[in-house]
This record gives sequence, structure tokens and C-alpha cells, in this order.
Amino acid sequence: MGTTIAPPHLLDSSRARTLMKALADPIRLQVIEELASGERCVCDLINELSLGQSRLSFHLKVLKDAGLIVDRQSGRWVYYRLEPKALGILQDWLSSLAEQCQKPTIDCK
Amino acid sequence: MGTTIAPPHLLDSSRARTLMKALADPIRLQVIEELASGERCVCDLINELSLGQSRLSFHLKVLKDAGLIVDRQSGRWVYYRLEPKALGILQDWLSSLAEQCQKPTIDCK
DNA sequence: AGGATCAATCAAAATATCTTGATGTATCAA
DNA sequence: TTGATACATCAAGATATTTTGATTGATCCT
Repeated sequence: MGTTIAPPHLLDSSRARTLMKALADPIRLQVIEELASGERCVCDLINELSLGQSRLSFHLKVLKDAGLIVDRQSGRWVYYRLEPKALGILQDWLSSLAEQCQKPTIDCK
Repeated sequence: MGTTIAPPHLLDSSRARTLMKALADPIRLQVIEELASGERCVCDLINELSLGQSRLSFHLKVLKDAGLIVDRQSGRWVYYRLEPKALGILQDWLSSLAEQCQKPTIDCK
């Protein structure tokens, strides 16, 4: 058969919204950028970002709930790292949205 | 010389945040998806999305301020359409973020 | 001009999100 | 077991965002 057909509608846009909502915050974006260079324990993040403990914890939870980061406990410490799949999902979704805009039914110029 | 070096830091992440914040809302996403199939006047959007006039107007302003849509007046009507460049900017930014995660300084596994 | 329609804007109320300080839980070290 | 450290969670207050209804400005039609 020919090439596979693109999904009739956008990939799970509510997931995409959750991801973007989580990323659309300066503190959380800093966390992501910190973690982009590797795993960190919470105590390091507190120092590197100069944040109060509960404040950072709040934002980590948002990121974790969105599936952007995962944690791992080791002794007294909790380490967070990125979940690259999440960014991939967002990329795919964005691509499909951009593509959908490219071939408009009407005149999307 | 060799290949050009990637930018030392992320592309304007504050612009990316603005874009994601604007997209991370169900109503605004519906607007974007409507517009993906072509230009619409406000009155059509009101009907298609079953929204109050001022409510829609508020969200259109958010999208417009973010640079995701542009408007054009024609007589009594105002038409909105997507600004595909904005999505491109977000895609580029996301790519650079994803890439940065791929080659971690430490162990971003 | 007068009345109707389209849409932006405003102020107030309703919601949602974020911050702060306190408390709770688990782990470790002595 | 006691005290200290790392972190999550909670409740309250502080901010920010969204909704609603009313008002305004512009355009059109007669």
C-alpha cells in the first residue's frame, strides 16, 4: 500500500497542553535546563537556583506530574532527571500542528 | 571551516515561554485548531466555539500578543489567521532544548 | 442622522496558581 | 534512641489569570 495516512486529528492535545503549561514557567524552565546537563539532587537544585525548599518542591511536582522529569531516591537524597520522551511527545504534537497549518482547508496564509 | 557551532545557550526562552503559555489553554488551542484550516472572522469563531464575545476576544488578544495570530479588518468584521512563523520558533526552541538534553555534560539518561 | 451589528475594552467577581512558613516522614549518624 | 538532614505536604495568604456583563467605538444600512 501507499504511505501511511497521518492521524485524522491532532495527537493528544490535552497532554501537549499539560506539557506546555509545565514548561511555561521561568522557574520550571530553569529546572529543566539544569537537568538537561544531568541528574541533580534536590539540595543541589536549591543552591543552584537559589530557591526555598518547599517552593522548589512545588515546581518539581508540577514537572513530575506532567511527566517531564522522574525521580529516584538514594538514601536521604532524591535525584531528578529529565524524561526525554516527554519533550519528544511535545515535538511530535507541535509538528503535526504545524503540518496541519501548512495544508489548510481554506486559506491559512 | 567546519560545521557551525550551536548557540551557546538556548534560543530566546522567554519567547518560547510566552508561546507555550498562550497555547497551554483549551480555548486558545481550539482557536488555533480552528484557524489551522483557514482564516476566520470573530463572529464565526464565536459560533463555532460557542463562546461569549468578550471571552473570545480576551483569548484572541492573548494569542495575538504572543504573536501566534494576526488580524485584519474588513468592514465591520475582523479576521484572524495563524502566524506560522510563531510555531516555527517554538519548534526550533524545542529542538534545541531536546538536543541539549541528548548530549548531557553529566549523565542525563 | 438613527439604528443595528461587530468587536475591543473595562471593572468587578470568580478561579487558578504560586509562595511562605510550619509540620510530617524517612534516612542517616552518633 | 536521639538529633540532624533531605524532602514532601499542607494550610493560609498573595498573585495572576479568567470570566462576566456593561460600555464604547467603528462600520454599515436605511
